[in-house]
Amino acid sequence: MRPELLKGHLDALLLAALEDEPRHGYAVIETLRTGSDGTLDLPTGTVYPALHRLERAGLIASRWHTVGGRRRRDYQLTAAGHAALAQHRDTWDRFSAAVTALLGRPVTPPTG
Amino acid sequence: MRPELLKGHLDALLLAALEDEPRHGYAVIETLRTGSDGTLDLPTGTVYPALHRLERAGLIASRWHTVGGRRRRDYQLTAAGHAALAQHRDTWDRFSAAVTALLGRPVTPPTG
DNA sequence: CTCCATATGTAGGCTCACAAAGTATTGTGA
DNA sequence: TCACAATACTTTGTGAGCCTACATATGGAG
Repeated sequence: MRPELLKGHLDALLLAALEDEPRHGYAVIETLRTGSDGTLDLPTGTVYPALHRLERAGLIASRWHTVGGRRRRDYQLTAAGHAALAQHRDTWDRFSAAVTALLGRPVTPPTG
Repeated sequence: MRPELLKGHLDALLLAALEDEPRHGYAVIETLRTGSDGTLDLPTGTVYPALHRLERAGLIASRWHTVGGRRRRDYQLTAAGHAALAQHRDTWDRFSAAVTALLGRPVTPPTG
C-alpha cells in the first residue's frame, strides 16, 4: 500500500479509533491494523506526531497512566473531536463515492 | 475538499478517464468533474503535469491534433496503462474498504 | 542475558498536488 | 473595435503531510 494513499485521511482514522473508548497510541495502531484486516499498519512515526497535532488542535485530550510499569498516554475525543469526526465522515463519503464512481468498471458486455 | 485527500489517487482517476476513449487534458478535467457531480474539479496545474508523468512512465501515449484552430494533445491508455489501472482499482478497493470499515458508524442503538 | 513485544518520542527528508503565472486561439457581447 | 470568457496547454515554486530512521525505556520469554 503506497504511503501517499493515506494523505488527508489520517486524522479521520485516528479520531474514529478513539471514538468508542480512550486508547493510547500503541493501541490505536493495533485498532487500525486489526480493524482493517492488516491493510493499514501505520508506523509509530506517523501516529504519535499526528496524535500530538490533534491534541494541540483540541480534538483529543490525553492523560498519562502507568500500567504494569509502562508509561501510557491515553487519548480521548473532546466535543470538538466528535464534531470533527462527523465532518470527516461526510467528507470521506463524498470523496469515496466520487472516486468509486469514476473508477467504475466499464460496462460488462452482456454474455450471450 | 481538502487537496491532500487526492494524494496517491490521482493516477487512478486519470487512467480511468482515458479508459473508454482517447481524450485531451482539458476533456479529462471535464470528465472527472462531471463524473463526480462536481466534487472533483482539478486544476490544470495538477492534471497536465500528471499526464506528462504518466506518459513518461509509459502508461499513456499522446498525439497532437488541431481542432478548430486549437492545438490538442490526445492521450490514450497503453497496454501497461490498462494493467496499471486494474492494479489501481484493486488498491482502491482495499483501501476504501479499510477506511470505510474503520470509519464505520457506531452501532445504532435499536429504537424500541 | 539476549531478544522481542510493548510504549513513546523526534529530526529530517521526500513525494506530490497545488497556486500562480504565462502563452495562444476562438467566440461573444457591448 | 474592444473586452472578456472559454478553450487548451505549460512551467516554476512551494507547502502539507506522512514516512524513514533513530533513540529511549520496561517487562517477559527462552
